[in-house]
Amino acid sequence: MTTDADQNDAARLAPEADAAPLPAPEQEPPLSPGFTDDYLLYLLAAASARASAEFHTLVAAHGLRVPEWRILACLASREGLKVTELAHQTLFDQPRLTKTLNVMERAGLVLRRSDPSDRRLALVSLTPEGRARVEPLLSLARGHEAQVLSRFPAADRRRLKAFLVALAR
Amino acid sequence: MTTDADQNDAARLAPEADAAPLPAPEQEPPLSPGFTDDYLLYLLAAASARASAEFHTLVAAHGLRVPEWRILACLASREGLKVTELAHQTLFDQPRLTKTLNVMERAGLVLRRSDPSDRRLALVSLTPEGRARVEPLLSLARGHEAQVLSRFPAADRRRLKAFLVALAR
DNA sequence: CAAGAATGCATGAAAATTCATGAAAGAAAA
DNA sequence: TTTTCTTTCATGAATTTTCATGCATTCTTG
Repeated sequence: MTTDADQNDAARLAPEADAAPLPAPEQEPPLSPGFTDDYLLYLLAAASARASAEFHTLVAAHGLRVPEWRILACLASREGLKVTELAHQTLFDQPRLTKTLNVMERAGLVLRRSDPSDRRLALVSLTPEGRARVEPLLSLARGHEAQVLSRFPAADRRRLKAFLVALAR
Repeated sequence: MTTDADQNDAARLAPEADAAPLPAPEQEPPLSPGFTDDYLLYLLAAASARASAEFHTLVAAHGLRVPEWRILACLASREGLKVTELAHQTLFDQPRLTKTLNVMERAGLVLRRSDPSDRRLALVSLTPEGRARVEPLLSLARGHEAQVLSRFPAADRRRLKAFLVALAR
C-alpha cells in the first residue's frame, strides 16, 4: 500500500530493565535497546518518513510524484518564488529543483518567467492547471494532518509544531 | 558547509492573524502565511532535513556517506539483522539497502552471513573495521544531539521524543 | 566605464535510486 | 512427495539525483 517501510513489525517496544531473575521464556526477539531508538535525528527521520508514507499514496493516486506535490504545495501559497527560494522551501538542492521544474513546466503545471528587473532570476508560479491539480490534494493534506494530529490532545499539537519549527531553525 | 538547505533565510515566523488595520510599512517580503508553514508533514521533513544537515557534514568528514552512516549506526546496537529488518530500521527500501550493503561489504565495513536455519536470510553485522569507523561518529552524534536538545528545557526533550515515536507509529 | 567579483540558474556526466521482476529457499497443500 | 504458494534477497533497466561547473547577468570598485 504505502511506499515502503511497513513490512514486518514483529516485536517492538522492548521493556526497559524489568525484573532481573526473569527466566526469559522467549528467546526469539533479541531486541537490544538500540542507539537509534532514542536518537533525535533518527526519530525525526522516522517520524517524517512513516507519517508521510500514508499521504504519499494519495499523492500518487492523484498522478503526482512526491517532489512535484511538494513544489506545487509551496507554490500554492507563495507565487512567483525565485528558484533558489523555492529550493530552500522544498528542501531540494537547486539543480534538482531546476530539473523537476523543467518536467513540470513541460507538463503545464508551473510557469517560469524571468524577472524584468533582474534577468538572472526565474520566478516560478503555478499555472491554472497546476493549481487545479494541487487544490484537491491540499484539502486531503489538511484532512490527513487532522487525522494524524487527532492522536494528540490539542495543547500538544501546538507544542509539537513549535518544536519542529524550532528544530528547523 | 552543510549539504544544502542553508541559503537565504530572509523572514520567517510570520505572526498569526495580528492586527488587521496594519498599514504594512514594508512591501518587500510578500511572505504569505504559506500552506507549508503550518503543515505537519512539511514541518517534520524540514526539521529532519535541517537538523540533520549539520551532522551530515561530520559524517562526510569521516569519509562516510549518509546512508552508510545510518546503516552502521543501526548495526552498532543490533547485530545480525535480516536485510528486511535493517531496511525497515534504516527507512530504505530493500533493493537500495542491498546495493548499499554490497558496496559496504566490499569496503569491509559489514558482513553478510546466511542464516543456517533458513538459508534465505542474510544476516548483516558489523566488521571490526565497521565498528571502528562508526564508533567515533556515535559519540559525535550523541554530542550533537545534546547540543540540539539543549535549546529545550529537559521536560520538553522527553516530550518531543515521545511525540516523534508516536508519529512514527 | 571597464575590469573583476558575485549571484542565479542551467547543464552534463557520473552515481544513486526506483520499480518490477528474478531466483532460491521454505511452508503449505494436495 | 510433488505442486503451489510465500518469503527473502538480489538484479537490471530506466529514471533521478548529485556534484562540479558553465553561462549570463548584476554588482563593485578603481
